[in-house]
Amino acid sequence: MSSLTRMFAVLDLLEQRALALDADTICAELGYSRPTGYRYIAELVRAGLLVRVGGGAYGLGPRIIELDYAIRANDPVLAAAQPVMRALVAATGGDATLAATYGEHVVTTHHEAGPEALILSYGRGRPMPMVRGALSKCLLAWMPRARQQRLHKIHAKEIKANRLGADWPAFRAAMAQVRKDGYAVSIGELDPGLVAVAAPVHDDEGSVQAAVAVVLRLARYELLDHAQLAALVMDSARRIEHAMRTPALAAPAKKKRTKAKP
Amino acid sequence: MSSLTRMFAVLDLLEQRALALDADTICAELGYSRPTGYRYIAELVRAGLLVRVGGGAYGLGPRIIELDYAIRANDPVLAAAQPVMRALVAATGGDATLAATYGEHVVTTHHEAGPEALILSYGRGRPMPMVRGALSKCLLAWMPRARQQRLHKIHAKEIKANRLGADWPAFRAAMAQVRKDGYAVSIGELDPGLVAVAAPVHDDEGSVQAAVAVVLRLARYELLDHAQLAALVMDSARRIEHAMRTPALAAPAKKKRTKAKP
DNA sequence: AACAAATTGTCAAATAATGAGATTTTCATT
DNA sequence: AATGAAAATCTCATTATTTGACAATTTGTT
Repeated sequence: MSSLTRMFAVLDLLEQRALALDADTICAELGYSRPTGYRYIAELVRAGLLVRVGGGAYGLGPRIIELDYAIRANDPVLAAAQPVMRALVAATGGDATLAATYGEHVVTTHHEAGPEALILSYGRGRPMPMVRGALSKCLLAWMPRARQQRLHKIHAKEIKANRLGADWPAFRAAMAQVRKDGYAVSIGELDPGLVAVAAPVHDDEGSVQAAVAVVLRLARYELLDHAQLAALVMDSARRIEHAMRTPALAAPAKKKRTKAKP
Repeated sequence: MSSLTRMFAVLDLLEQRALALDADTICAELGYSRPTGYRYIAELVRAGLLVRVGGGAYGLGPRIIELDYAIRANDPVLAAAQPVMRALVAATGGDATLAATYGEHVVTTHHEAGPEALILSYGRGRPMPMVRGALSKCLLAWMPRARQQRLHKIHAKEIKANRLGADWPAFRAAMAQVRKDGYAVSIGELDPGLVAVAAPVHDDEGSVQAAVAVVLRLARYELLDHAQLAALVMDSARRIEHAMRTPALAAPAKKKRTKAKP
């Protein structure tokens, strides 16, 4: 095991135990000698990933907040989505959320709280299950076949358990249906009593970048015209796409595989 | 230089260039051989601090968002402050911000947007200057003497430039005045045309944990009764303190230096 | 299918990480 | 201010790990 990996174990530990741990606890927990543990801690503190908090305890550091800022500040989808999401909140009285796939995870990247400020289990930063919830379903449905199939292999059981298809052809069919509808709905899948209606956001080359959703209390959802609500969410997604194309900032500059140097 | 340090250089680079860089650029920029660069990248990807984004580029990863969540979810000050800040926004029509010192930095830890959703240069995650702005002034003013003096040594020039005192005694006097007032005001110090009124938040042992502020357009600020606004902010700070003492969650369990093992 | 770029092995030389124990610094308390 | 215990750092010989040139492989595009 590399020292790099060992050092990151400190971060993992701090994330689990969350608040703050003293150096000796960290060393003991991870089985490092005192100097080694202190070296790792010093390194992480120097990087700002850890801070020393009153007395001899260490907690997660400000650099994380700064890096998070860097992500937010440079995410073209987020920039385009925020005003649209505000409008969506205003129009529906629910909350709006935005999620993206990050490698193999689905992560909520923005939560625009509505007047009720619903408590969501999967607010910003909570990794969501890959195969549950309207946002995940959208992200899955519009993924390229190859990735869809890879994920199906990994999550076959969960997919079946969530009635998204007993096998690969059935799953494909379910995804095709979502694509045909243009949106996905989940009722109480992530939080009991809450409904989400989500639609995909594509970039100008047609690949899914994210998904937007409105989240509403079930009672309120039932009072609304479902078709109209879905249309509103899809329209929001389209408006986000449009805002992304309008280069308020520099274009994302997607990298192409280039020819060898001459 | 340790491999740990070198690996973090990758994070630094990604944060600066922000969007995404391909492996070769990273190696070239940092002077690593290709296998070494790839090893570092692989390590960071495994930790989730980096992600592979379409093609051969790497960007900041979802783990950062998750760690940020861990910070937010476990910050007792933030939990106590959020509802109070919402109320402050509702009462004033401005935005509310919360900042804390993290080691040697001052970082905005929460921004509760108001109806105008002001664009602040120092929204969440942007490290703020130590000696400018109402929030920083509060944090400085209520710090223990020792830390105050250390910071004064480091930032003497900036402190002088910002008229917080030409030398240590003058600075101390200025800080004493802020303490006597109970709040700090900054007019256009961080953003031209914006005013911030801030008050300190202490823990039950009396040390400053954070500072809350309302941020308003200058025009609106001038229409308001300044004394009453200051009183409102100070009251908010007190309510946050009170909410922190009310243990909705488990107590923070501050660690004491304990006697040696028997 | 064919190609080029991107990524991952291989392996010996060299460098850097490690831990026991001693030592120094820090800091709450007297 | 002085104290004393805990926290953090230092020293150094031993050992394991990292490193980079080169080759092989995988991946993704035309």
